[in-house]
Amino acid sequence: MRYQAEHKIAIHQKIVKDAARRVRAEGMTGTAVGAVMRDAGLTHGGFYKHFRNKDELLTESLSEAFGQIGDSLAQVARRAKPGMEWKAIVKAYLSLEHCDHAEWGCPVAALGPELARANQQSKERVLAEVMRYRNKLAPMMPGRRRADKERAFFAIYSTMVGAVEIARMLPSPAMREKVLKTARDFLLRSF
Amino acid sequence: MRYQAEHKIAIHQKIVKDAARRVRAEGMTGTAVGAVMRDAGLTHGGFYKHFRNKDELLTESLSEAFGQIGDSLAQVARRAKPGMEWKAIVKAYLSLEHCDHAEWGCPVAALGPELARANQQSKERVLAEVMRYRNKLAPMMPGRRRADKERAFFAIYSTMVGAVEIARMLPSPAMREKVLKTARDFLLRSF
DNA sequence: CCCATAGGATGATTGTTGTCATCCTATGGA
DNA sequence: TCCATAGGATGACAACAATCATCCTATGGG
Repeated sequence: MRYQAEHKIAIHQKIVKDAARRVRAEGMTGTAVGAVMRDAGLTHGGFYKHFRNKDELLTESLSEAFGQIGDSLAQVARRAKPGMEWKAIVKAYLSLEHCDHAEWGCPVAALGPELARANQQSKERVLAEVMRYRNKLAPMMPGRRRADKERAFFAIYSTMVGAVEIARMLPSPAMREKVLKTARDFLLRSF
Repeated sequence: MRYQAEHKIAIHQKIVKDAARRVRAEGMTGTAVGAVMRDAGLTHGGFYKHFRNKDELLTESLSEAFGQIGDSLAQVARRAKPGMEWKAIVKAYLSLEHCDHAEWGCPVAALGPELARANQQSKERVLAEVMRYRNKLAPMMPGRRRADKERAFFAIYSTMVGAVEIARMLPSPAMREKVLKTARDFLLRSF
């Protein structure tokens, strides 16, 4: 290889990261290949030296996005006092900060319905990501047995996703915070 | 007027209804004006005899969609035994039937993130719809005072929206039902 | 029975986007 | 120093969509 072996890989990673951000901000349909390449400081044509097509980029950036918040929330839990892990996750997820920055946040909250419309094959891939996500966070959830924790994960996660999504539709920060707080209080009292 | 006064209104309503369906199935960006007109048995050009632009159609069809499930859920509650109203709503919303038919379902679950990306003006309109929706359903919610019922509405609604959205991403009906059931059990035990 | 009118159809225009063939150029081995 | 190569740039293409000017035709009042 003429260029350092790392070079192409580094560029590829940068494109994926920029796409992971843009996709959450503008949706999968709303994200143009050209825009992502511009983010990465490149032009649209070179795109196909890195990806077979747009779908491949979307798949990789989804994976990147799931990895990002999965790790971020796991870290929040690690910094929490013992027994408070899941509460720390709820507070972080239901923060105004997360609500107002979909581009760095949970891809389910940012892209749910679009993922729901994907074809069977894409859904299988999404499933794998969701399971990876769940496996990362379920241990921090309330409950004794593994199965209890997994059920708790889905109950809590459902509430968090819905609350953030509803809040994001609202025009004022005060209203958003009110919805978030309602969900926070509800969850923190429920387990 | 040459044609019966009702004629244009009837066609207009049909277009809006077809759009309300298509928008929930394919998203707002994903819905083409031409496709909606074909649904209505017309061609794309005549569209602008009925709407100033696509945005006006989207606004009207959103309103239609909110009206549809608002009424539908209110009716479900009316058929329930006294005191069981909110439980009936939860069961209907978290049914596999609703999950598998986004095109007739709740627009928040079907379009949440897209609505979140709308401009301030559109969000104000969405807010009005959400409030209309809340006012219709809050009286059926658990709690003594009006404020309690409204908080309960947002807590329950958050969980329902999130659960349906997560379920819709999953590839098999069995997995979808599992997520729905987890949320159902969680909510029915929580109030 | 005729014709002014408004709803609807046709077709063009403009802008956007995904994709690809082709060209350019920096690189580092010989 | 020179050149084969691969990453990236340019520009073209086809699809598709929103919008609109213009045309067509069924209607029902005169």
